[in-house]
Amino acid sequence: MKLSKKGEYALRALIDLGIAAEVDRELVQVAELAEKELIPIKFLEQIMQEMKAAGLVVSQRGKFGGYRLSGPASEISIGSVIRLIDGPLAPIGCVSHTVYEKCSCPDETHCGLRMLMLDVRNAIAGILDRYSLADVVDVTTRKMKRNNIPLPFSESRHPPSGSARCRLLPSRGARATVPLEQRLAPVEGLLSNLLPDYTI
Amino acid sequence: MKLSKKGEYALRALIDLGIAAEVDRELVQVAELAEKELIPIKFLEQIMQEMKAAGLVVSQRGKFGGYRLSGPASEISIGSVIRLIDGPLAPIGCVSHTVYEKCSCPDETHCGLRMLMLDVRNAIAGILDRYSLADVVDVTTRKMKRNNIPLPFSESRHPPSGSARCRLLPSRGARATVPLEQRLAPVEGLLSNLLPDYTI
DNA sequence: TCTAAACCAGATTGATTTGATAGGAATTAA
DNA sequence: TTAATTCCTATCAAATCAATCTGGTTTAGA
Repeated sequence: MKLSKKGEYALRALIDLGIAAEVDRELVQVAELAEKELIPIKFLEQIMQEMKAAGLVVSQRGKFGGYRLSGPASEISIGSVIRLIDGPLAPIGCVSHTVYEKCSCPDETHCGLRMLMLDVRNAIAGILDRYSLADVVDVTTRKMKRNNIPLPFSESRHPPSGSARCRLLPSRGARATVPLEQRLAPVEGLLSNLLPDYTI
Repeated sequence: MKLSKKGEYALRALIDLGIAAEVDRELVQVAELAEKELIPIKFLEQIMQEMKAAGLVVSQRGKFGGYRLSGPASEISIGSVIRLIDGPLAPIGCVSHTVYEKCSCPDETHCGLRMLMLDVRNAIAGILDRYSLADVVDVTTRKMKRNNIPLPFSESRHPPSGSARCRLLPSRGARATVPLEQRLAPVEGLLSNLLPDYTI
């Protein structure tokens, strides 16, 4: 039931880009992401390109280039990222909604294992498809603020001259995400449990 | 988030042994299990030995030997089987309860991904540790009965002479498992949903 | 125009895991 | 004694994973 390193790296990088967007940092270079997250730079480069091809991020080439999210973090579900990098969420192919695959068992309709794994799949997807990148970013930045840890990416790394620069991203103003409080109340051990802010 | 073939085979074999116990079949040979479940026999042999070493099943060597569950199916949790064969249930090491492993991220306490994955781990473990082999066997046999499908393993494959044979297993009489109805009510897509028997 | 910084692209590699096979040794019922 | 079965160990091929290497192309700015 593992998430691959690649998937982990992809998500960590996306979360960073989400934080960067939050603090109006328009571009982040692969090198900076890799350094902060302790990810092999060339490997991350590969991953970023995969995500670019999928439309999750956009890039600016050339000197002082970098990556940013292609749109609001609230519209990227965690599940979709994992599906992109690691494939279906389902533990076995015969319960996958996105990439169903017939299994070798003689009678699928009377397979108790399948029934159980369907529940597991639904539990996983129920979490990973419900929460967006914005939610994870939100939770992360809140916790950092609460603990007086400065948010990363506040300073552009290479602003060669001094001060005001044109923004690549239109200001999104207030976050567009539906606040967590208004969502389906979690049952057990959800993000909320980790954050006294959210009382359910 | 995959369950390995090995894990799948292990569970399918255990479910079969559970059904076998239910119909008072005392021993099942690897060959029979493999044939029924379309599992490569030599591979299953290996798996059975691993499970034997872990104490999940016991074997009878020699002619007309075979395997059976070492105890009541109600005392084998699905989670423990998967942990044995595939390792921890957690998607990443830093949220594993059984085999914690420090992850490479710079600040574990402010890692949003980790918080999320902890929830995923809890969701998975919440299912797989809650349900026992007996539950899965139960659900399977009920469905088969409802659809008038004869339970497998009703006939011992090699009863060379005719009729009554001494039982290796003491009759367990009524099942010792706590019925599903009395358990924690599931929220979404649990086994119950697949079985109109259980109305929640 | 030149150059350094950055992304882009594809091939390659090495380690590990997965899924399986092979061949026989030990055990046991008949 | 024989046949059927588990037990044991070794080996293997393919896939996947995680990463690296090499060399491009694009771009901002001096």
